[in-house]
Amino acid sequence: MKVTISDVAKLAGVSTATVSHTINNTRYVSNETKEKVYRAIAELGYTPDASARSFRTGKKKIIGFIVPDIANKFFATMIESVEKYLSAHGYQLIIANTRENMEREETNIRLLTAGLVDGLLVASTMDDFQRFDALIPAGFPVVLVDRVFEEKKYSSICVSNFQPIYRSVCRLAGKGDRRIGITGGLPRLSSTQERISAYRQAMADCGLPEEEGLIQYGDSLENSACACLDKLLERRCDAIIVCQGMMASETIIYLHQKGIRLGKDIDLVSFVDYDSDVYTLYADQMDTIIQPVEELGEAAGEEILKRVESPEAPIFEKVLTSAYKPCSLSVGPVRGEA
Amino acid sequence: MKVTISDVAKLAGVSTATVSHTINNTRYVSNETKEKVYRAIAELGYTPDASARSFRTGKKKIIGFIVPDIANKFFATMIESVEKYLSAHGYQLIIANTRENMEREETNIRLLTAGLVDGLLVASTMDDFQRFDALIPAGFPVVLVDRVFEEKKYSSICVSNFQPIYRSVCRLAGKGDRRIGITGGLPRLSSTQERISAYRQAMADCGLPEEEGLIQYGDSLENSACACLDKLLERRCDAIIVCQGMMASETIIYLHQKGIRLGKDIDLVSFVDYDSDVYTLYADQMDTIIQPVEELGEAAGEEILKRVESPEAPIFEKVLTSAYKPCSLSVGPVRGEA
DNA sequence: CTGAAAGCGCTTACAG
DNA sequence: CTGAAAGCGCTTACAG
Repeated sequence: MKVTISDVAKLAGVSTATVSHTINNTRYVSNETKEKVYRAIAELGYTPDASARSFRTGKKKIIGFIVPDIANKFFATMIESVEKYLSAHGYQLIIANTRENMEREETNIRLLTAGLVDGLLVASTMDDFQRFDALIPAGFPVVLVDRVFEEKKYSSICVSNFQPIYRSVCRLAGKGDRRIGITGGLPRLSSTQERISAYRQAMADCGLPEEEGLIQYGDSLENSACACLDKLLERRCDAIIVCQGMMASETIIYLHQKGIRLGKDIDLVSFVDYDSDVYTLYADQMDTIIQPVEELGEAAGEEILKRVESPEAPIFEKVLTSAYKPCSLSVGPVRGEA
Repeated sequence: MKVTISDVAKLAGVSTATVSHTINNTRYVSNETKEKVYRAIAELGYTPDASARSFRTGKKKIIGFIVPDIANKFFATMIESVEKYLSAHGYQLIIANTRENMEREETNIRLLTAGLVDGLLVASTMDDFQRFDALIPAGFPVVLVDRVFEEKKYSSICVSNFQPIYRSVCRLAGKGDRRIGITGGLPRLSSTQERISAYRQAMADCGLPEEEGLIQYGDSLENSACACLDKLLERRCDAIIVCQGMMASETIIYLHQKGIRLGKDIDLVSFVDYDSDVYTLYADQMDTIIQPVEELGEAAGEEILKRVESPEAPIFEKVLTSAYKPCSLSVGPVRGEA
C-alpha cells in the first residue's frame, strides 16, 4: 500500500502538519520532533506524493517547452541547456514536438496549459498571433523562444537574425560575387523573414540586382535543401547563403556530389548547428554563422522561472548575437585578381 | 478566478457527477442534460484541471524518459519517435537528461517516480543493477531502452549489438586487414560490452591476433573520438571499427585532417546516427551500421504503455536488428591483389 | 513549539 | 437517468 503523510504522523506520534513542516522546512520544529519524523519516514520508506502536493499548492514544478523539431540539433542543444538550468532550480522540463505543424502546436499548448505545467516556453511555428494568443489562458507564464511575433505581449528570447545575414552579403559582395542566392526556412517564421529582409536590404545597399528566383524557401525540417539548391544553381549563383541550420550539411554534401567546389566554384555562407564538428572540416572553405544556443536556452529558462514566480513582471525581450566565423582562407586572392 | 467543475454544475443546474460523466463519457447522460452541460462549459470557458484529475485518479498520463544525452542524435530521434507514439495514445513525455552521470540518473529516477509519471523509460548509464533496482518503487512500470542489465527483472527494448560488429570484423578480415582497431563508448554500458565482445570473438574466429591497445573506449559523449583514434593510429591499424554513433563524424573529420584516406589508407566501419545525411557522402568509402532508432522508440512506447495498463504483465524483451550497409565500392579489387 | 481541521478540484461508489 | 457525498494526500491558516 501507498505510504502517506498520515502513516508517518501516526508512527512518529505527531500531526501531519508537523510532518509536512519538517519535510519542507516551513516552520520551526524541535530537533527531537524532527528526528522522530525522519525516523518514521525512513522506517516506512515514505516519499511525498508529488501529484497531491502540486494539486494542493497549484505548483507543479514543471515547465513545458513546445519545440518545432526535436531532432534538429539546434533545438536538441537548446533543450539540453534549458533542462540544465531548470533542474538546477528544482524544475522538470516537458517537451512537446510539433514538427512545424500548427495543429500539433495548438493541441500541445491546450494540453500543457490545462494544469500540466507552471509555465510554457514556445518556439512557435505559427504566424497568426491572434490564433496563438487565444490558446494561452490569461496570465499564464509564457516565453517565446527563437521565434517572435510583432505584437509584444509575451517575453521573448531570440537571436539577432539581421546582422549576420547583412554581413554575409557584404562580405560576398566584397569578394566580387554579384549573383548571391539565399535559402531560408519556412517563410512564415519570424526568423526566416528577418533573415530574408536583411538579405534584401544588403543586396540593395551593395548595389546588387535583386531577383525573386535567388530567394528560396524550405520547410525548416530535414531534406528540404536540395530542391532549393537546384533552383539557385539554375540561376548560376556566384554565392549561396544558407540561413537555416538544418540545411547546412545537406548543402555541403549536395554541392560536393555535384562536383561544385566551395570557395572556388561557389562561395558559401551558412548558419550552422551549434557545436557541430562536421563544419570544422570546412572552416577554410566557407563562412559560418554560429548561434549562441546554450545562452539562448539558459536565458529562456531564467525568464520563464522569473515569470512563474511573478507572472506580472514586465515583458522582457532579449536578443542575443550570433558569432560570425569568416572563412579561414578569406585572406587569399579575391576572385578575378589571380 | 479559476473555473471549476462546480461552477459548471451550478450554471447547468446539474450535479458535479453529471458534469464529470458527460465530460469523460463514463456513464449515460441524456442528450438534453449533455447539452446544458456543454453550454455551461462553453460559457464559462471551463477546462478540467489536469492536476486535480491526476491526483484523484492516480494517473498522470505522463511517461518519463531518462536519456543519457539528449544532444546525441540517436536519442533525439528516439525521443521524437517515442513522443509520437505516446501522444497518439493520449500521453505526454517528460525528458530527463543525465549526460552519462550516475548521480543525475539517480536523482531523476527518484524525482520522476515520486508521483510525476505513470511509467519510466530508461536508457541507463549505470552498471550496478542493485543500485538501479533500489531506485524503482515496487511494481513501478519500467522499460529499459537500448541498454540492459544481466538481471532480467525489467522489460527491455534494445538492438542486437553482436551481429553487426562480428560481421564488420569478418568483412575487414576478408579484405585482408589484420590489425583491426575498435573504439567504443563507456566501458560500463551493456551496449559497449556486447560490441567489444563481438569484436573479440570475431577476431579470434578469424584467426587475427588480439592486442589490448587495439581496443579503445570513449565516454559516449561528444569529442572523445580523437584521443581514441590517436592511440589506434599509433598501433598502425589497417582498419578501424567505430562502434559508437557520436564518434562517427568526428572520426571522419579527424582522419580527413590527418590526410588519411578512407578505403585506401585505412578501412572504416562505423555505427552511424540514424538518418544522418552526412554519411551518404562516404557511402562509397566505408561500411555503415544503421540502428533502427524509430522502431526502437515505437516499441519502447508500446511496451511502457502496456505495463502502465497492466503492471503485472510478463517481462518482455525485444531485440531489434541494425541495418548493415556495406561500402558501395566494396566489389572492387581486394587490397594486395592489384 | 505543535495540532485539529479545512479544503484544493476532481471521480466514483452508493443510492434512488 | 441523476445526485449527495466521501475521499484522494497533501498544505496552511487558525488556534493555543
